[in-house]
Order: sequence, then C-alpha cells, then structure tokens
Amino acid sequence: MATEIKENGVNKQFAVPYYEIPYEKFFQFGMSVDSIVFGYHDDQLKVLLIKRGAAPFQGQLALPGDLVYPNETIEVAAHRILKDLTGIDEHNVEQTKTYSAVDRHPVARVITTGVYSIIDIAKHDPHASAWAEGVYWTSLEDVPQLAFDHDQILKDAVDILRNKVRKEPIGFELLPEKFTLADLQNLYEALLNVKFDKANFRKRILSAKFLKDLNEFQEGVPHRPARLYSFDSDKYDELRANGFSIQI
Amino acid sequence: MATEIKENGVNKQFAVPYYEIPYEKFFQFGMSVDSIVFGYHDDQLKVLLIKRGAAPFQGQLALPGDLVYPNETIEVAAHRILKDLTGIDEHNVEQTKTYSAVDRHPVARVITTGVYSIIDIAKHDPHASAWAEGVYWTSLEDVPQLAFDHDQILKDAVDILRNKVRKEPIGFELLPEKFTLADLQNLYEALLNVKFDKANFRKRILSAKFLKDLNEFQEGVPHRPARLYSFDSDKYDELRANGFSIQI
DNA sequence: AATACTTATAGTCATTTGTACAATTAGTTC
DNA sequence: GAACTAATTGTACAAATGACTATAAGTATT
Repeated sequence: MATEIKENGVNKQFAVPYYEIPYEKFFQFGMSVDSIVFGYHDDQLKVLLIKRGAAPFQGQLALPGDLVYPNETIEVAAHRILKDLTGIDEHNVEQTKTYSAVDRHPVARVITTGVYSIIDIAKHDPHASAWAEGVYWTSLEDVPQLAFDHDQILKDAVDILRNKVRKEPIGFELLPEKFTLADLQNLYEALLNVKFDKANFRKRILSAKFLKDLNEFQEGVPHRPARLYSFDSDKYDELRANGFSIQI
Repeated sequence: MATEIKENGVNKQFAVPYYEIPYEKFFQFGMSVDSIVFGYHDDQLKVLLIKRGAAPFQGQLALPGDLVYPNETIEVAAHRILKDLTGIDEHNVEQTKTYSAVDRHPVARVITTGVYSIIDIAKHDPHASAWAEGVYWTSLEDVPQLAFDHDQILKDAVDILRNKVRKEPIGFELLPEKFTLADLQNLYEALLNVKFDKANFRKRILSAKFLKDLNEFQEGVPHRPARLYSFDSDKYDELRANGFSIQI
C-alpha cells in the first residue's frame, strides 16, 4: 500500500494529483432516494404520492423521498424515509435509475436514486407525518405534474415494473394467501393495463407450475365457486435455478 | 412559495426542521461512476480494466472510474473519466445500478453508479493515462479479483447486458457497415455465451425485418460467399414505435 | 323445481413459432 | 473434376399461442 496522506482523517492521495478543483468540492453532493410505491387494491394499480410541506416545491405533489443519511445505504434510507413520511413500514425495494442532472434540485446539488416496491393497499394505512402534509393513493392516469423530475422518475419506474412483471412472478404478496386464478388475472391486468383471455391466461399460468392447487374452493359467491391456489415458492425457486423463466 | 431561509447561499429550510444531524453532513457524499466497457473483436467479448496507479487499491485491477465533478451529470462524468484514463472517446452509456454500501470505499463515503457500453475493440486503441497504470482487455472468465466492489458491479452489468441483448438489437455498431448473418450470429454468441443453430438463427433474425438486404456478397473467401446486410435503423425505429420487440 | 344468471373450467382447432436436421448451392483448393 | 467449406433453403414434427365454444357448478328468481 502506498503512503497515505491524511487530512481531517480523510486520505486524499487518490484524488489530489489529478484535479484542479479543490478536493472538498468533490464531497459536497447530497444523495437522496425517491420511492415509487405501487399499491394494489380492488383490481386497481395506484402510486403513493405525498404533498410536500417544505420548500422547495412546497404544497406540490411528489414521490416520497428525502436525503440519505451519511451512514445509510440507499435502500436503508428508502425504508426509513418512507416510514417517516407515510408510516408505511415493510417493503422490499428495488432500484430503478439514478438521476443526476445538475439542476434537478433547485437548492443544492442532489443526486437521487429511484426505488420501487409494490404493496397491498388494504394491508397498509399510510398517513402523512414529518414534513409530508398529505399522502394519496393516485391512479396512474390521474397523476398531476410532480415536484422535481419526479414525473420522469415515475414514468421510468412504470416501464421497469411492467417489464419485470412479464418475466417473473411478482406481486404474490399482493394477493391473499389463498387466491383464485381470476384474482391473479386481475392483478396482472391491473399491473400491465391490458386484458387477457380468461381461458388462455389460465392455461399459461398453470403450465408454469409455480401454483399449488389447494383443493379448496371459494365460499359465499353467487356463482360457481373457483378453485383456490397458493404461490409455491419452493417450486418457483427450483424452476428458477434451472434457468427457467416464464413469460406472461 | 414559502419563505426561504438561506445560509451560505443555500436554502436549508427543507431539511432543517426534521433532522438532528448537522445540515452539512448531508452534503458530504462523494459521487463516482464506474464504467463497464465491453469490447468485441474476433468473436470475443471482453471487458476493459485498468491497473490503479493511486491509492486505495493501488496496483490492483479495477473498472475505470472516478469521482464525478460538482458540475457534471453521471453520464458526462463517465465520458470524461473513461477518456482521461484510457483515451477511449466515443461511447453511449447506460446505467446499471447504484452502489451505496457505507464501507464500499475505504477512504471516504462514495456512492457509485455503474454505466456500461459496448465498443468495437478494433476501432479503439486504449492507452493508460492520468492515474491509470495500465489498460487491459480481459476475457470475462479471466477477470481476477477487482478493487472496491467492482466484482459485483461487473457481474451485475453482465447480467443486465445479456438481458438487454435478447430483447432489442444492440451492438450493431460493433459490426462493419456491411456484415453477414454469420457475423451477426458470432456477435450474439459472444455476447450471450451460447450457441445457436445457424439455420434457425437466420430465420429468426430475418423475420424481425430490421436488416436491409444489400444484394451484395462477400469476396475473397474460400467458400460460397455470404450475402451482405446492413442494419436498417429506420425500419427498426418504425417497428419499435409500434410496440414491437424482438426476442433472440 | 324449473329457469335464468353468473362465473369457472375444459376442450377444440387453426395458426404461428420453435427446433432439429437434411438437402442443396456456390464458391475455393487440390 | 473431386474434395472441401460454409451459405442457404427446405422439411417435418413439437410446442406454444390465440380465438372461440361447450360444459359445469353454484346462486337468485319465478
């Protein structure tokens, strides 16, 4: 290891020789994370927006997001921030893209990473807290102009979600433990904003073999009760390990 | 717009009320970019590595990357840095992921975004400059342990590249203006590390209709000369606009 | 208790796509 | 001209897709 030159406890040798810009300037970025939380309920796909209660863009709708703490990863920050602003706790996030336009934040140089997740609206009860003045589940077609570059961030996230959904079982956590094929079809139709033929959807899903037939049936419906299934994640992992991938 | 509280020219109202951590601490991130440059030549897929001539990880192989300037986007920085370190100028980059583990950089808090591109090895002549002590085209299977978390960054990039390649025409800039179907097949085989049946590959590609038949033929080959094609980007854009997507 | 109504599920069938492989073609080299 | 190499075309069967019909199993209505 080469000799280390330390200043304020920070080794700067690796950067110094090649830049004319003062060293400190390289370490003045703010990092933020913006969550695209998709929600599903009653066959509808929505996105969670907050009303900003602080400048900039005070009063305007935005994706829930904020600055990353110095000792956090993006993913940890996403979890904390979403909980702070909306009370929503549990969610598995995945990155979309990182946005670094120099003027994307009107106040400081802030680079942001988008992360998305899908949750069951019925299982969560968001409420505005911290500097959020309101939280709203909004249908995609009703989303108004958002703060910052959040329009673009949301658009990109929708694209990524729809691509993902077609390639692997996603969103089983959005259905009850036991669900019917019609439930599953409704979920996919809401996520993708398309309609499938019922008979063919059934064939395709069943041929993928990651559903467990529970040999139970719906009750209390005013028509022929449907068969209940559950998601067989062991089977799915096994299929996946063998390089298998479905196509919806 | 709410009243703005400025300090050192920076509006801090939006952050201050909710954090116990001093404001400045949120703006001490370093941002870097690491380029995964895939190269193609002689039916081989390689990745461009540099030997680090500065701490940390001095002497070790790494992806070419460095800190983003305060006035640059990630993409602009990627271009500049790759040129500085290797002399490679033109390349279209796309993001892979952003890495934010708190200790991923041993010296400072640096978040990095991966970007990848594919270039024709024959058309570029990389040479080490700035703090790079060497530049190497390395076959994927020969890549040693890399600096930082670059092993993971490279692995993720390969996955993303391979996914991408299967879904849209990519890498036509890696072939000469006029190429044969065998050339194209070799390219895909190198990128994906698989083998295709020649007859079936031909049928699939031609049915996608984004190749222009030039009605010209190879010359000087010791066997039946192959028909030459070029990539018809007008046709491709048209197909793409109609929601069309190929599957290799 | 028969009929209407609703949704689930099964089956049919023509079409397209995928895959393996054989056959033919068009050049060069010996 | 025969042998060789690789390009290209063709063929045959399997599998997947998609539109559609038929039947089943419940409840609600009369």
